[in-house]
Amino acid sequence: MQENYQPEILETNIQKNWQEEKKFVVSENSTKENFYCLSMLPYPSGHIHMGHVRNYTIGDVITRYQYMLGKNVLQPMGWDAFGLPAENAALEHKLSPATWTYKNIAEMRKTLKRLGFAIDWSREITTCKPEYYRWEQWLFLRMYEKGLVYKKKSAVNWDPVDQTVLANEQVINGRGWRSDALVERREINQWFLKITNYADELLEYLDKLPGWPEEVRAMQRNWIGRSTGASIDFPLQNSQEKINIFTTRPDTLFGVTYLAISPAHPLARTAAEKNNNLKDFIQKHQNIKSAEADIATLEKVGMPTGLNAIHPLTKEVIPIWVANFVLMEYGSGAVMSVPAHDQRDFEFAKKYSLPIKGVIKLKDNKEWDFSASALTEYGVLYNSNMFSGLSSEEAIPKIISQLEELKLGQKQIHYRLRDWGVSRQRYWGTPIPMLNCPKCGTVPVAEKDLPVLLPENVVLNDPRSPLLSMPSFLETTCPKCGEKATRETDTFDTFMESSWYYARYCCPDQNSAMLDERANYWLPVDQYIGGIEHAILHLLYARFFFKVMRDFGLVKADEPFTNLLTQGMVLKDGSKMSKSKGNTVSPEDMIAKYGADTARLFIIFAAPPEHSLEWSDSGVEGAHRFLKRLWSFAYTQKSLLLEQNEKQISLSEINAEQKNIRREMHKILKQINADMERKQFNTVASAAMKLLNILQELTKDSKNNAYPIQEGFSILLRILSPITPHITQYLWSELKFGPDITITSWPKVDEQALETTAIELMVQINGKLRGKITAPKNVTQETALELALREENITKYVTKETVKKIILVPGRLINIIAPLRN
RNA sequence: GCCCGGGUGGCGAAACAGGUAGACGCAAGGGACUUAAAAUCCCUCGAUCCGUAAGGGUCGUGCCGGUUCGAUUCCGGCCCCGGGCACCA
Repeated sequence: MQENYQPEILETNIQKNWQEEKKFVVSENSTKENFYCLSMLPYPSGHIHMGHVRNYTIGDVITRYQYMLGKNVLQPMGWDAFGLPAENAALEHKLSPATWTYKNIAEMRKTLKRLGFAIDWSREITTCKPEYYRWEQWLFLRMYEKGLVYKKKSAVNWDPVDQTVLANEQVINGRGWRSDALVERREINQWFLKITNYADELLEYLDKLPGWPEEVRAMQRNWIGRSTGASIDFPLQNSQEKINIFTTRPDTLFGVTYLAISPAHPLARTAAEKNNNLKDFIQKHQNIKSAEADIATLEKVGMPTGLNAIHPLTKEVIPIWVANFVLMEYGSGAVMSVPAHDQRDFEFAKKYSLPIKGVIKLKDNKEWDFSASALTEYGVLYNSNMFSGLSSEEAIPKIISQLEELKLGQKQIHYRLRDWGVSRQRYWGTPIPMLNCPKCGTVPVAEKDLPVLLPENVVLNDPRSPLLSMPSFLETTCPKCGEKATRETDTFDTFMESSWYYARYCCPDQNSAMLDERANYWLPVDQYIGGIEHAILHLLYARFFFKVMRDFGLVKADEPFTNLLTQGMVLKDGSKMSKSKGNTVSPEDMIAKYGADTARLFIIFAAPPEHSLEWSDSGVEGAHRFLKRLWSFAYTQKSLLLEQNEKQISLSEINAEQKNIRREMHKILKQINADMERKQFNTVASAAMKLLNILQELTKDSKNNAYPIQEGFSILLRILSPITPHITQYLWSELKFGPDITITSWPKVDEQALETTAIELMVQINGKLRGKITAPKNVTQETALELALREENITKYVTKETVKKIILVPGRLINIIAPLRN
């Protein structure tokens, strides 16, 4: 053992040993209980960043802890390798997206290995490889067969100069990021997955995921947004046509004073044919970004179409307006407007001097004053024919029944959740296994012809997909009629790959099926770890895919992730570490300077996993200082520890003072166990520091304290092992605690050591802390009061006679309620 | 705009189920060692007031209010910061 801590040599040697002995390669043939610990797979952007280090360190702490609890633990790793940045980099650097991606993966894999994670690298997945994405194409075809796939027109951002579709991210202030051209909205045919078929189950099962953070479940619940209401038809004046709307407030139906339709609504288009003003208006307002945030914050404007509808119950004539805030993608692209009882409609009506007709009174029968705002709560109906006088709750089903009788409406359940559009007009993605036959129309690729290979050796010269001009890819034959056909050139949304990768890790080498029985051995994932930014989209899509795979008989469970930990961001100087802000810290540099254990310890210690983590260079040095102290403790106590490890002194020989020390140490261990279970790892690191402080104190009399020093250090090394596996593994074997700390069992609390006869009680007077007393363990109120009244600082305020009430919280405090003496 | 979080010393944080606010660490100040520096070790460290001191008082967990013997913790209202909003991943 060297006198100085030299992490680089020590860590790389240990990592070499782990690799050679295949220490973390796991199989399904184990008698141990299994545990699947998964961190979200990285996008291979070029370098591992601190967010990755944090994510995988948290995952590794959990993995190694589970190993020490005696389980068969799978921790895999892979690459979410398709995506937009590869195309951008390829354009810039004049190389193929594939070359760029594989180079990045090699670089990043090296860094992850240097961090010493207990990963089973034999199961590595790269999603841009055909052996992976072919099964995604296969699943898509199964979904197509089962009616879960359909095609519909949907809006995209179109760059008229670059002649290409832009991602939302590539639209800056309404202009293309490269061309600076004003972006247009275009409707194109795209593939959709019917996630809404699973809306109810996705919602219902949120209540069956106690291992998920409540905030994530709440976000998903709101995102799915199940609401009960009515679908209502408003017949058009002088026409056989009807406008269909959905409302959650049929009780306000008599207050409708206009209808609002989307600029993309077919009726708006029709009306515009004869109305140039309207045509201009529609033109102007259809080019907005479709992001919900943009729509919600934009100024609400509209224009009358000149068309009218007939109120389904009153037969009143209702004007139809085009409004920029109504989305075609949402429901039917039309809404009924009740300015008196909806705040947005209210503001719109004020702006355009549309009538505001009150139909709901407050529950106490007082009429609302409509001069400033709408009354949006439930109340009592008026101005509503036969329904006047009913409460909103009573009126809703009755109004719906009347609409049903008239065949102009019915009760309806509406979801905010929309079907998942999976087409992307990009090159670097999984080809959609569909083709167009001039005779047969849209035809799925035959299963035997999978995978549809994405040509990799492609240099990008302009932002348009090279697939569009590549006959070798485009030209094929129709599996139905054998005639010439062309391939679909769109690729899948990359969320497709990340929706099932966790299942493929179980059997990555299976080349005749998507999944096999090994999937059911490991799944569901016991612990999933990733950024909170994935709380909705990725996690909802993955849950959807899992349920689809279950319904296809590929997996048995209902949910993919039993426990979820959403880790916070890594910040520096108060904002997210990112290349664009120029505030990144390189993990490679940090490891080179301090070693992987320091990096891991700092990241675990600096904040609880769910919180954002503020970077601090001096904090890193603090973590390193602790490891140096740990090393030098082992170095200076080496002979004592070696001797004691051959069992020189036994527990029965220890004295009262050492018993107190053991009580303190086992109390700390008990807290550590609780913190490990609730995954508050920062306080586990704190506790380790506390333990080392205690041990260092004990060395002042190391001869007599050999027992607690050896026991305490053995506990310390083991509880630190998941966080800093290298230094602890070295010291563990060097000091002859045992051969291999990674599979040593987690330390157990000695309940006997915790026993005590005397406790400390805080003394409060009227809730204010005034002193403390030492009392017997099961002290009564009377005795506690008596003991308290022996304290000068207590008798200063109260006497026995003035005491009105005593509150004793066992083991904590006694609160004496008494009027204060003058 | 909507949905979901968060706000505690100079800083990161802790306080398990409403019961000692600030554990552990960083920074800072003082000291030891050293020719010196680095490293290491020891001490102090929320604000403020009284006291030579020992010690004690008051205030203090974003702001305003409520419940309670007692609130960082529960309830109502507000302010600020962060995440997501369906083509960034």
